[in-house]
Amino acid sequence: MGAITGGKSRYHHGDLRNALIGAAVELAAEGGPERVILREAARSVGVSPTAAYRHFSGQGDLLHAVKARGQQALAASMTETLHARPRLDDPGEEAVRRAEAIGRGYIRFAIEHPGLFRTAFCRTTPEEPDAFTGLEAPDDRPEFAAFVELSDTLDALVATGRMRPENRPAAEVAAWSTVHGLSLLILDGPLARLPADQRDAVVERTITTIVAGLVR
Amino acid sequence: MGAITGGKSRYHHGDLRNALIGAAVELAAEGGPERVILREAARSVGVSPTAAYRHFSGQGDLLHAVKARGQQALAASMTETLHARPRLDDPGEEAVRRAEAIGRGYIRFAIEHPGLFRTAFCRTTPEEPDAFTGLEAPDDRPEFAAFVELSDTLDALVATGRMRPENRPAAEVAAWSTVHGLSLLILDGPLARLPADQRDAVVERTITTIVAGLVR
DNA sequence: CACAGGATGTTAACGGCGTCAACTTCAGCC
DNA sequence: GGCTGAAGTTGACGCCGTTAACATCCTGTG
Repeated sequence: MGAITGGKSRYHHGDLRNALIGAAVELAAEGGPERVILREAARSVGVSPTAAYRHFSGQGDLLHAVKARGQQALAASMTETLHARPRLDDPGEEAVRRAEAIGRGYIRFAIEHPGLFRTAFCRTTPEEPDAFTGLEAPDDRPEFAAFVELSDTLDALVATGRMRPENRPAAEVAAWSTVHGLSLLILDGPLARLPADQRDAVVERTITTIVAGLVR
Repeated sequence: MGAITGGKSRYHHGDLRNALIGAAVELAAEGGPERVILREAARSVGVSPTAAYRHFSGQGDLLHAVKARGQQALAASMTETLHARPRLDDPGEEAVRRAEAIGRGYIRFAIEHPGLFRTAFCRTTPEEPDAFTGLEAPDDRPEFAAFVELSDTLDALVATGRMRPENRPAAEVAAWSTVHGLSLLILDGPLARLPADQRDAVVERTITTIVAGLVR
């Protein structure tokens, strides 16, 4: 097996697993997790439905792969916007602004890629739902690089005296919860029909509020 | 038509709509929105699948009804736990504790009734996803009685000088986002496998944090 | 270099789901 | 007391996920 084998009529696809994931990601992007349909992905790759079973244990497994892609995309988008941000001189101010930027990046991705975002956090049958205790750094999981950056930023808040040490525990959970919940309220929930400008204002106020709860 | 017509072998059910919703609610309670299956609800009521179409436009419509029930159950559970709470003398302290209790009640319901909670906030095809701007009080919607109580509590925070008026706008969104996001991270997300005691500690810290961001 | 065997894809089929069309039963009203 | 329309039934269609049995290719070993 290998990459592409010329333009022959090849019976064997060559890289079917990735092709299927790609097609499924496209489906997820336009319709969320419930749109990642095994037969449709196979069809769009030009292969028979059952061929997928050579590479995935079933639809749930394919969905799981797409979910991982969604998480990676979220992380990539966040780190990208973070790196684009101008760095401030005052380390305390830098940490605060950085925390706000992380939250904004999260919500921005959710709004710009609703299908992928919802897939990244969809329920995925029985296999442990993303294992990782929530309090230890998962360095081997690239999709949570952004999570590590959040942790570091919170540490910086403590180090610069912006955040009291006794507030540090579970601070990432509080921050994450807020932006995650807001994203979902905007995507599926009661904030869905809010016009963009009002929505953005609400996002800003919410980020300000949670950061205010963390610092001091 | 009417309520129950004795114990005869009745061809007509009498109250099929509610019976179907009841069965579907049970399904949702044990498996979330993806478990509310029209045929299964009909089967468990002892009626043919297509009978449901006399009372619902389709599966999505049935799910919509179940969703409303889930929202009502959430609201009822919250107001109940709120009313059970002892009232404090100091109005400022009362408002703060009340806000915390609202958050706790929300998350508690999510943990105790995961299927219903997820159904209450599941995506519901095209019909407007819960319309209500998020900033005006929807008194005619019983499922959001709890939301009104949140609003009132936030007003009380301002009135007692615990919260600065300029922080008031969108405060309910910030509060709601945090508890909503935390609930979902606990149900489906990375916090799912956290042992109950650690989980409760995280919940308390998170509630403390967001309330801290709101007051002062 | 042949060829055996595993990896990869295919066709055929099953059961379950949502949904439509056409038929049947019942309950109430002139 | 028949008629009419609401409420429920049977039957069928298409789509989905999944399994079993078969076909094709690729690769490594003698």
